Amino acid sequence: MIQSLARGLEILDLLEQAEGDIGIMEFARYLDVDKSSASRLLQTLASYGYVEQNPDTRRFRLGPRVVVLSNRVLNRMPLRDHAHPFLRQLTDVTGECSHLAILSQGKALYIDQYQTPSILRVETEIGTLSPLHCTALGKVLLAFVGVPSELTLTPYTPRTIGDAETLRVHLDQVRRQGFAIDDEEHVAGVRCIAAPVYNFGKKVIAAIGISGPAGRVTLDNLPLLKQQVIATAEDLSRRLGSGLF
Amino acid sequence: MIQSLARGLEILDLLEQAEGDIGIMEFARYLDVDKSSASRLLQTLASYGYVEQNPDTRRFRLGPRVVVLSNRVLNRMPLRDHAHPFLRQLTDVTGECSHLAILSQGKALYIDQYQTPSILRVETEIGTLSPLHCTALGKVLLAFVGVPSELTLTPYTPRTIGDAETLRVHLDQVRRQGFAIDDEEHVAGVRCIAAPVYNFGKKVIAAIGISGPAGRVTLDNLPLLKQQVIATAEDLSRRLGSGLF
DNA sequence: CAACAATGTTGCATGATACGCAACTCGATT
DNA sequence: AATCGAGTTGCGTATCATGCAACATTGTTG
Repeated sequence: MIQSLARGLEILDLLEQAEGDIGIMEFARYLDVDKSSASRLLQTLASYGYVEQNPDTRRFRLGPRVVVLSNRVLNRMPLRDHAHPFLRQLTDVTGECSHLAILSQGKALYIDQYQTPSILRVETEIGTLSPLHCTALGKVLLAFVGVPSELTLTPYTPRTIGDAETLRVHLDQVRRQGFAIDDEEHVAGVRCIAAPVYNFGKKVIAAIGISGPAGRVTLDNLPLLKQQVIATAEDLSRRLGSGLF
Repeated sequence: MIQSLARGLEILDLLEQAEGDIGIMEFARYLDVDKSSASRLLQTLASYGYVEQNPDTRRFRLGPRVVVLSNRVLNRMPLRDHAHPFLRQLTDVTGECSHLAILSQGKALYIDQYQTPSILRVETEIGTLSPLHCTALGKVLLAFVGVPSELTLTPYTPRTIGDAETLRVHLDQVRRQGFAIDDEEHVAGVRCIAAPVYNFGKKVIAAIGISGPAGRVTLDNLPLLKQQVIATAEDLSRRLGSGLF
């Protein structure tokens, strides 16, 4: 492990977590190094465009360079190419925003989406990391890909599953029924449905699903919406060479 | 400048430029270091999620962490929030995809877009870096923000401006008329129109424009489309507090 | 307005770490 | 089975990252 490089990356991680711009002294405290060391690390990151210094406040924020790298990452995901028409189709038939996520960094990383034309919509942007235990996409990834070693059951709404045993039983059910639901467990007023996406090796590599306001994604029309999500997930899995369906 | 950190960032830059995955030996040659040094740098980047190693081929690619950072950068751009409704409006009235770009890394960095429902469309993804001398957005940024110290006039089509003096005269005209056109200068069959976006300090901070197939964005309907782009740019500038319009 | 405090930058000596070398592992090739 | 190339690991050493001090800049206080 190269300590100086690790410190630079920790700076980027801190900036990703931060609410606003950060000054040298705060970086020095966070990294437990002298302020002169922190200053040199930030200068290096800035010269490559990974951070920017506000000339007025002298504080730092993430730089635009990562936007370019991210575009490259997303453009090199064959799964995204294959999945995009299925996301559009899923949004067309359900009228809700659809999303595609993979397990990454201990969370559900949204890598694509398709927006509904509806004015009232539930949309999660590409690049978002969502918790696994209380989102539909997340629970699918937990059930079918595996549970990361550290899983914190942070409560988000009164409906969030809060203990490990209840979650375990619930994930058994998700595996049996082949889909997951987020019934206002992550965000009040929002309900989601998701199903697993298999690759040619019959392994689950992603989850696909829809999100909508609870007033539209009601418990009454859930069976129909569920069927549409599962059908799309199976179609996409077939497209990826999975012989399971 | 911290050498180890700089090397790590150069690795990320190399991976951004690369066509495919890269092995340790190639990194070592590129950085002019021993293969064991390259290996340790890559291990550090991998442990923070900035690169991934393919377990089968042992070669590396950019990791998903940058997707999260990028999302954060884009979400913290007030300009994007303000501009999005204007992009939608511009697409609605013109029927073409609209884009928003800023000057970054010596190029035009696309930070937002709005897609036309048309099946035939010209769309540039967020995170794309486009050349300045032969795109409409790029020429607006050159004319109104400034010319970077190094500007390479790479030819892309027979219509690309190839010498500095012709470009200089052309940019004078762009400044006078208040908009720029890409008349199949970057991609054959594609025509674009862009105009500058001013902030409250009366400085140009971005360019906004539309792109379409040359068969639809014809020289005949250019005057109307041009007016719609300029009007939207002025509306957005006014929204950002510019007193110029 | 002067004094003070906090933040940030730069020069420099020093020792901790990054580096290169050698040895090893592993998979592909002959 | 032997060889080769790529990648990893152990280790000694030299280079560079680090902290300290001094300085510069900006904001705050009396």
